[in-house]
Amino acid sequence: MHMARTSSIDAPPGQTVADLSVGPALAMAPGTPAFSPLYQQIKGLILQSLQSGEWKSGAAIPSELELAARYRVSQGTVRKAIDELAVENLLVRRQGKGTFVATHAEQQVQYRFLKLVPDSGDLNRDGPAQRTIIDCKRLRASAEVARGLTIRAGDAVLQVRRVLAFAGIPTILEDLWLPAGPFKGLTAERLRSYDGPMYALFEAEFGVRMVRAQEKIRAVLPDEAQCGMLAVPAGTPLLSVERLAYTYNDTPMELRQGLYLTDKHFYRNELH
Amino acid sequence: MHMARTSSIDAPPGQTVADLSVGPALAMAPGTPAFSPLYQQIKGLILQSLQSGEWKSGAAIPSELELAARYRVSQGTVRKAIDELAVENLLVRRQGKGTFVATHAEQQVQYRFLKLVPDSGDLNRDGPAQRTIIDCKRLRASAEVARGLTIRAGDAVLQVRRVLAFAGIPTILEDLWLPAGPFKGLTAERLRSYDGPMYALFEAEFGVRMVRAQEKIRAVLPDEAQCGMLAVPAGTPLLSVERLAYTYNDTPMELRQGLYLTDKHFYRNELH
DNA sequence: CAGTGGTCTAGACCACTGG
DNA sequence: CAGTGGTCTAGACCACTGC
Repeated sequence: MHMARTSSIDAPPGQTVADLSVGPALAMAPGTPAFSPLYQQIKGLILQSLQSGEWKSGAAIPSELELAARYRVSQGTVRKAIDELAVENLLVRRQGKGTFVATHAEQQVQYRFLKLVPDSGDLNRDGPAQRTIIDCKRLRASAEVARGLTIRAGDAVLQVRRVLAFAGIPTILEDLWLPAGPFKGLTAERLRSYDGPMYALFEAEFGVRMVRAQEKIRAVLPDEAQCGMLAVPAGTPLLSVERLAYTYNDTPMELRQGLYLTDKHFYRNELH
Repeated sequence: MHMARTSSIDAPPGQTVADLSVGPALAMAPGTPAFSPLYQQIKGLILQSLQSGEWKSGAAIPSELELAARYRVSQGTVRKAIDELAVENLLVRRQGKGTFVATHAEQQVQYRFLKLVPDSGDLNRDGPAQRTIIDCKRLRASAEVARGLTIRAGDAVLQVRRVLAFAGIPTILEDLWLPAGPFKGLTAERLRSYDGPMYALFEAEFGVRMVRAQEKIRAVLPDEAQCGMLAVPAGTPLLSVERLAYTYNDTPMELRQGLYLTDKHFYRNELH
C-alpha cells in the first residue's frame, strides 16, 4: 500500500477505528504549519489508548505488527511512533518480550523523578527511604496552588506533608498538593500503609500516571517549623525544589514543594 | 547490497571507502556482548571525523547520500547514526539545508548549559549578561581538581574566576579549572575581549567542543570573600553548582564551581 | 529547479525471550 | 520453536531551502 503524502489514518473497523481526514483541518488559522506525519498521528492514537486506560500500567501493549494492522500502516511507521514514546519514557521496549506501559512501580528505578543522590554511591545503598506521613488534609487551593494546577482558587485540594529519611537522617521535607477530584479517597492511612513510591500508588489506586515534571530549584533558609521537621539548626541552607508534575496531555496533577538537606547528598543533573 | 548480520566496517583504504570484515573480533573476552549494529559503527566513524576536526564547528557535514556512499551503507543506516548524534546535540539537522556540527556560538541558544532563568521570562530579557573576569591564573592541580579532570595532582591547570551579572545585579560567581595543555595561551585579556559564550571561544581558539556535562547541586552559605564578589550579606543561601564538562570520548575538560544567587532567578530542570 | 533532510513502504534477516 | 523487538536495504515520494 502506498498512500499519498497528505493522507491520514483510516477508520479501522470495529472499535479500534480512527477517522480519515485528508489534509489539514478546515478553517485553520493562517500561517499554521498544518502538516503532521502519519507516525505522529499514530503516536496520538497510542497516546489515547494509554490515557483511556485500555492498557494498564506495566502491561504489554500489542505487538508492532498487530498495531500496524490495526492502524493500517507499515510496521516501520508504528515503530517510529513507539520510538518517540519510548524516548519520552511513556513506553518501555524489551527486546524479545514486547513493549510495555511505563510505570513508577518498578524495582529497577525506585525513584524516577528524585534526583537527590548520596555523596558516595547511589540511593539504594542505605536501603529504602524511611517515609513519614505527617498529615493529609483537604483544603481550598490558594492562588498560588491554583495557578500551578490550573484550577480555580478556592477549589478543593488535598495537601500531604511528609518527611523522607535516609540512613535514619531526615533529609527531605515535602508539601504536596493534589486536585481533590482525581484523588478522592486518599488518606494519610492509605499513604502510610502503601509500601512503594507514591507515584506507584497514584497509578494503582487512582489511575493517574505522572509522565513528566518541571522543577524550579533555589537555595533557601528554613523557618522554625521546618527546622524542627528536619532536625537541623536555624540558618542551615536547604535546596528548595518546586515540582509541577504532569500526566498525559500536559495536564498538571501535582504541585510539590520540597526542602532537601544537601550536606550528605546532592541534586544530580545531566546536561547535553 | 546485503551484508551478513555480523559484518563490521573496516579501515577505509584511501580515505572514503569502507571494507567488510565478518564476525566479532577474535579472541574476545568471554561474556562480551560482542555485537554492535552497523549504524553504531557508522556513528563511531562520524564521531571520529568530528573529533579529528575534519568538519568545523557550525559547518555542514556531507549529505546523507554522500556519507552512505563513503561508508558503503544505505542512507537509512547513516540516518539512524546521525539521528542519535542529533539527539545527543552533537549534530543539528536543518531540513532542506543539511546537517551541521553543533556549536556554542549560535545566537539562538546563548547559554546551552546554563539552566538559571529569571523568575519572569527568559534570560534574554535583560539583554546579555555582564561578564567580569576577575583573574586567570596558571597553577598546580589540587587533589580534588585532579580527580575531576582525571589528571595528576600537581599538573598545570588554568584557573579562571569571573562574575556574571544580570540587569546589573551580580548573580553568578564562578571558579573554573582547565587542563593547561589544551588551553595553552588562554589569558584574562583574551577572555575579556571575547564577545560571546566562553565555550564558543574554546571552540574557536582551542578546538575544544564541550559536548555534555554533569552538575552536582547543593545549597550553601558563602564565605566572606564570596559575599564581597556577589555583593550579598553573610548568611545569604546560594546554589552551589559543581559542573564537570566533557568533550568527545568522555574526556573531562573543565571543572567549574558556581555560586548562584537565587532570589530573582531559579535553576530550571525538566524531568521525564 | 536541484539538493537537502523527512516520511513511508515492503521485505529480509538477526538477536533475544520464553515455553 | 514461535513471537517479539532490532537492523538493514532499496526505492518512492514529500517538505523545505536557496539559487
